Amino acid sequence: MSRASDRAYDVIRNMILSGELPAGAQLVEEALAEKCGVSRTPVREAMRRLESDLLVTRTDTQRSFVADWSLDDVADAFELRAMLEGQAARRAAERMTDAALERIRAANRQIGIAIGKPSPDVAGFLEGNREFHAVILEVAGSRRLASLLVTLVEQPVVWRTAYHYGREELRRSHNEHDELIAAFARRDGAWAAAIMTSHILRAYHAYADAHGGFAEQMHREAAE
Amino acid sequence: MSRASDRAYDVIRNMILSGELPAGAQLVEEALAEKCGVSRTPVREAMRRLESDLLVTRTDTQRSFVADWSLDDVADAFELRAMLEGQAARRAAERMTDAALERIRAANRQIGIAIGKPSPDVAGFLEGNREFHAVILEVAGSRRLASLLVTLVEQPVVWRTAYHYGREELRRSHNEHDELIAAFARRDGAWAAAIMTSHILRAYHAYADAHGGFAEQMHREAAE
DNA sequence: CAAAGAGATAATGTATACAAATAGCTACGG
DNA sequence: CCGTAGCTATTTGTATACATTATCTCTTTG
Repeated sequence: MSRASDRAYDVIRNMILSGELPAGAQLVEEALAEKCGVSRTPVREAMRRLESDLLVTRTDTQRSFVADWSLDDVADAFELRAMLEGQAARRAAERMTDAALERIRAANRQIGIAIGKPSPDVAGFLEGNREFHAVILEVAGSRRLASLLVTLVEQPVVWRTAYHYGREELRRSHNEHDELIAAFARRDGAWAAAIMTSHILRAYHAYADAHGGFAEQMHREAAE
Repeated sequence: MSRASDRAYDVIRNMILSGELPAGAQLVEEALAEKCGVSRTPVREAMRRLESDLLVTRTDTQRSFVADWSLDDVADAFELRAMLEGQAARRAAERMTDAALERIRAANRQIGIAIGKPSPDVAGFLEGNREFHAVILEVAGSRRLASLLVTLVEQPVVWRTAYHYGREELRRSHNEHDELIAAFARRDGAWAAAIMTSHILRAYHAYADAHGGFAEQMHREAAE
């Protein structure tokens, strides 16, 4: 984190993901610069990155705001993510090595431990989950696919989804991972793609069930 | 194009697409700034955009170079593009309006005129083709999908593909567009998606047939 | 009282100077 | 003759000042 623009990126991104900067809030370069302890120059760079991550939008007159996601946007993002992660799983299955498979198994063991605790360890779940999907993306071996997916998975809405999971849903996610591992072990791309797509879409519906009737809930969260 | 960073972006991008800056060439900010008649600041901004377009890569030590695409990369890009444009066509078919359909028809008429000339007007073909796909993307109504696709279609390799088309292939492309229009007119998403996917993959194979056995040809082009 | 415009305010865009880091070269030692 | 240490030159990163553009408000006028 030596470079100022990286620090600015991380600080601003965390403020958005944590909700400290709510959806719709204007992002003013000078204020952010002071907050990050750097000058406007690296802040501007960070803003462009956040913009290409779709975390920030700009008006036609160059003002920047924290992106506001409607439920349609969320559906849209999950739909694309389901398709792309399915494709990643297909490619990964066709290219799977024994070493990578063991890393994937290890990640899912970690998830199993996290959700087995008396009160589920969501942070541990997220960490294992990230590793699980990261290894698959790595094995898929497509720089472009990886670059497209980053945009879709690093979103506040994705992060918060897991916190709406009950123990039952966490376990189900864990089981789907096991099934994916079976598909990888068989090097069956079509199977892996189908499970992965279904895995992501199920996560979407868990989210939609929790927020579906309450579009205003997002705004309430954002306002406080 | 009043803003300097936009001008810098266009100038550098054109130098890359035209081959004036060959694959692997180092991009030095100050030299580009002079070439564009602006200072380094807007050039830096343009470089970041080009980097997120995957037209430019950066080493671990922050040096920038014109991206070099292997044949695997090209296959990869077309595979993803086929999937995403198929999805765009599906959504567009489900949301198609009569006004948009007419714009799409007009674009394809322009293509018909361009390829009907004694010697095919490739620039006219490309212009109509761009409009054709742009309207579809617009009707698809997914900001995310649009943002992902830009990365994939604005590539030197995509642009040059059309120049390898013979009259026969240009006509075939035109006919596939007609079939897409029929699918849109019926609001048949599955049909539209299938045609579009096939349309993109055929373009890929036309490219691969021309370059397939001659990976070094790309480098030869680049070197001169 | 509403609408339009001028001036003030605030935000972004650009240029430039300087700092930090990297790559390339030369000279020296093995 | 090869490799390496250190110096130099080149390149990128950051801060700051200034220019430009947009927004807001207050006033003026129909």
